[in-house]
Amino acid sequence: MGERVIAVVGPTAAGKSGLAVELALALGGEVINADSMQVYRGMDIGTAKLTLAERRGVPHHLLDLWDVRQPANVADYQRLARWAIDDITARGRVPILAGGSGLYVRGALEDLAFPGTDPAVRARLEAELERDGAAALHTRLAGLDPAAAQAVLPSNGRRIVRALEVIELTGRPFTATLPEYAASGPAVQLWLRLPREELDRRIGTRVDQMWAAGFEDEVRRLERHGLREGRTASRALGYQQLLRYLAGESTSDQAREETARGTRRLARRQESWFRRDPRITWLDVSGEPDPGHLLDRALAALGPAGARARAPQAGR
RNA sequence: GGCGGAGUGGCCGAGUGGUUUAGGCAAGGGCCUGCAAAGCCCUGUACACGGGUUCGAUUCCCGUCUCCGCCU
Repeated sequence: MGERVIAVVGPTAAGKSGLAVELALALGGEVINADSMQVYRGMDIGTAKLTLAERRGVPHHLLDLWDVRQPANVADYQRLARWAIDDITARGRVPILAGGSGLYVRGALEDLAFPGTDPAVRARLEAELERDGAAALHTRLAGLDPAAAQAVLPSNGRRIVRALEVIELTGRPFTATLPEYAASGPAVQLWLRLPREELDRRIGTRVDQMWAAGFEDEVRRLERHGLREGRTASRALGYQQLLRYLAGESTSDQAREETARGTRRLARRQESWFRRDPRITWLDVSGEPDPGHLLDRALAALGPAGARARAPQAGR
């Protein structure tokens, strides 16, 4: 796996994609998406996907991989992300991972091995969950694997199902838990930090812009392509809310407000996920009007690799 | 001015004469190995003000203030 990966992480609307492009241009890099929803074709406005023009000639990987009907999952993403990292590295370029999906980032950067899955087993367990409730399945889990039952709350049906699935498939306890953070990771992770009020303001603006840019039409179009049946894609922020609106269950304004609210909550969850990682390098982006200056500070934060690019002759 | 109704935690909104004072939303905190923009958990003693009745009042009574209707 790549030894010199740069990861640009942070809450939604903090400016990760833009900085990733700047870094790529400065360092001779290519961007790898680490956003769980930008992997879908046609989900552009609502995921704030960079346009071709905005990518400024920098190759982007792992965007537009899948049809909206296809479910996504970390294991597939991990495989693809590692290929991309290795490939970019092999060509002597710098892989720059950019995105805010915490588990995807860890999957790409660390040696997490995900036990397999089986659609039939999964479907059966989910039916049981529906019928008997999470508590009943949790009781069963406690019998099979007390440690796992302890780690998963009785109300968290989703994780209980996964634990039971893994046990059934492997015949062994579901011991999989996220590893401790290694002292230093295989990557430099830059966390784009800004104050809550500013972040919330940006989120509000961004959501308004999405609506103005024709987000509704995008969702209408995707609905015709089966978005509603897409297990993963139909749950994406904004899409989920607009599907409800299109079904006549809310107004467009309500959908917009709920999207903004949901996005703010997402940002909090992203913070609480990444905040725990002691290896992260913080980069304050609050009130930074000058992208060039931000890039400079980002390069400085990267240490030696960044310093080379900052030398005048490296140019940008 | 008269009559009627209402004043509950940031907002909405139930409710009760007395162990635990609903619920929803927002907010804050946290968890996380195959849907992760998902899923899940934790956190809020508020009853407009002043009197009175009562062993005890957010709940009953009186007054004050404010708001909303209708009337003049």
